[in-house]
This record gives sequence, C-alpha cells and structure tokens, in this order.
Amino acid sequence: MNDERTANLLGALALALTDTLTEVTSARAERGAAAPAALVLVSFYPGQSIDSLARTLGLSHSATVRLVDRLAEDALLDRRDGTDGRTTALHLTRKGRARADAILDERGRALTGALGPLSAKERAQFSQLLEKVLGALTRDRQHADHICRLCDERVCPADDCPVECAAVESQAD
Amino acid sequence: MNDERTANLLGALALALTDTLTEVTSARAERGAAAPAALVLVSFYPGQSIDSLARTLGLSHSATVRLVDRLAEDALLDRRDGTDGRTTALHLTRKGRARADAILDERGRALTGALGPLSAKERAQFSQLLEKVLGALTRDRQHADHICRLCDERVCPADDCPVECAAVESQAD
DNA sequence: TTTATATGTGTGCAGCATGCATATATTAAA
DNA sequence: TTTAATATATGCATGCTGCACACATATAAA
Repeated sequence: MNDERTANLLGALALALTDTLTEVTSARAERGAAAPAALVLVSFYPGQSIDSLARTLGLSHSATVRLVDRLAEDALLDRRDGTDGRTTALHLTRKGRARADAILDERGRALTGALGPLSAKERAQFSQLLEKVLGALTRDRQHADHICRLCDERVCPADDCPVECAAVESQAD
Repeated sequence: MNDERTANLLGALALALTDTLTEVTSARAERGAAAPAALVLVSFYPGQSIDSLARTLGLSHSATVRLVDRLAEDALLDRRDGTDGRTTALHLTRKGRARADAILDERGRALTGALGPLSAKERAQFSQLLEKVLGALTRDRQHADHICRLCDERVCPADDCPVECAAVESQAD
C-alpha cells in the first residue's frame, strides 16, 4: 500500500473535520477560537484556575484572562475565590452549563454523522485504529489535556481514554 | 460498540493532528493561518486568480488580497497579468516553490509519523475507512477544494482522491 | 452603439484576539 | 525577614479579519 497517500487522506480528514467542528462549536460561543474549549473544560473541571485553563488551552496567561473576561461578560462563567488567596476559581453559570452542553451535543452530532457511511464492524475497526494512533501521538500530561480539550467525558470517560492512558504512562518516566 | 465514544476519539484525533499540522506548516509561512494553504494551492494551480484562491481558502476577498500582499512582500509569490484584464495571475517565485515544498514535506512527515504505530495491514484498513468517511463528508466542488487545500497532490493524485470523486458525483445533479 | 449589469481587484476603516512587558498581591522558601 | 515564586490583571502594540466602498474591465441588453 501507499503510506504517503494514506497519510495525506488522514490530513485531509483532520482538516475537514476540524473545520466543521470549529464552525459548529464557535457558533455557540462567539468569543474566539478557544471559547468553546474553555466552556467545556470549566464544565468538567469546575473550580479550575485561570492559569491551569491557560495551559490546557495552549494560550498565554493574558489571553486567557481576557477570554475569561469575555465569557463572564456574557454571563456564562463566574470568578469565585479560590482556596489560595491568589487563585480564582472558575465556575459556569446555569447559562454557561447549557452552552457547554450544546457545544458537546453539536460536536457529537457532527462526528457521529461522519461515521455514517461505516458499518458496525467497520466502526469497531476504526475505533481500534484511532486508539492506537491517538495513544502514540500523546507526548505528556499537558499535551493529553490539550488534545482532549473539547472531548465529551460523558461518553468517553478518562479511565479508558487512550490519550489519558498514554499520559499516565509518560509520567512513569 | 459504543459509537459515541468512537466519534469522540475521531474528534480528538482531528484536533490533535490539526494542531500539529498548523504548527509545522505555519512555521514555514508566518503570515497567518491561511498562508501555508495559499502557497500550496498556487504551487499546484499556478496562474490562479485571487478570487478563486479566496473561495478555496474560505476567506473574504479583501482578506485574500491582503494575504497575497504579505506573501508578495516576502517574495514568495508574484502578481502577473491574467488573460482577462481584470484578473491577476498568481505565480510562486523560486523561493515560494521551495517554501511550498517544505510545507508539504513537513506535513507529510508529521502525518506519516502518526501512522507509525499501525502495521501494514492496519494501514490498508485505515486507508479504506478514511476514504469512505472523507467521501461522504464532501458536499460539493468548492467544499472539496477547501478540504484538499493542504493536500500533497504529488502523492495523492486527483484521479483517485475520494474527495475529488465525491465532488464530481455531486456535480451530476 | 450605448447603456446597464456583473465580475475582479484594491483600500479605508473598525473590530477582535493575541502576546509581551509590566504592575500588584499573595504564598513559599532561604 | 528577606527573597523568590506563583497567580491575576492591565497597557500597549501587532496582526488578521470582514464590511463598505471605489475603481477598472468585461459581458449582456436595449
């Protein structure tokens, strides 16, 4: 087989899907490219600090402060006092939670639709191949969090996530 | 099997790969997110107009004019007279061609690396699955061009590209 | 042929997200 | 107690984007 062609197809699919996902998720949080991921992350990990969020998003600290400003302005998110006097604890409002759920639903719908042409057997095959590729791609804990920044942990729990597993293994070093 | 989990894995992989690809390709043309695709497109389709490029990139006309300005400023690209008195024919300079090749090489390297953990048999399977999903995802001619905006047509010729085939079929309507 | 419409390119302008450098406050370490 | 590290916030400049508009050229209609 022609590996280079397979690689190219993979690149095209990644690009096409990311285009679609960016479109549907950004429509629910029109505050820049990172806004949807921010809502999803605070939804699954409430009480998180701005710094932690910045690292997971892969944004600078100041950019994340501004992003939080914008989301708070839209009443999607609250700044509360953290345990530490320096840190801020981020929490979604009711509206923010609804928005995060909508983002995950739209994303799930688009991705499930992409699997449409595959039979049940093919999906099972595809799943195994995706797991292998994803696991090998993961460099460390922070990279893992970044990769999974838009993941729906309701349907893909961390305990059998290939990215999470690879991150844990990398920490053994 | 759990389709929702498979869908989620697909989304994570798309995001992870696009992150990496954006990083490596943008490093070779630091003129915004669309710059690498612009170089690749003009490389494979020289003489193209700004308007045609804008549609394929999915940018507004004015944004594309500015992008061409920037690439021309870096001596990567030339504006020449088109057949039509209105149109501009875009051509890469020697430097621009080298840059486009480097972009494709880096992208290919990253993608081939991602296939690393798969056996020859698995890659063949993966390729077939990718083809099915990609084909079904393609809406029309313009969408096809957009999906393939970073594709390496040296290793993935249009005559057996699933995206291209889907586009041709869609035109029959 | 003249007029009206469509197409392609370029520019002024404002909006928005980003990073860097810096200021301030709080905690931890020497 | 002094010093260093951590967390947040802000001023500022930069860069990419789209909209509205102006202008030139080509095509169609009258």
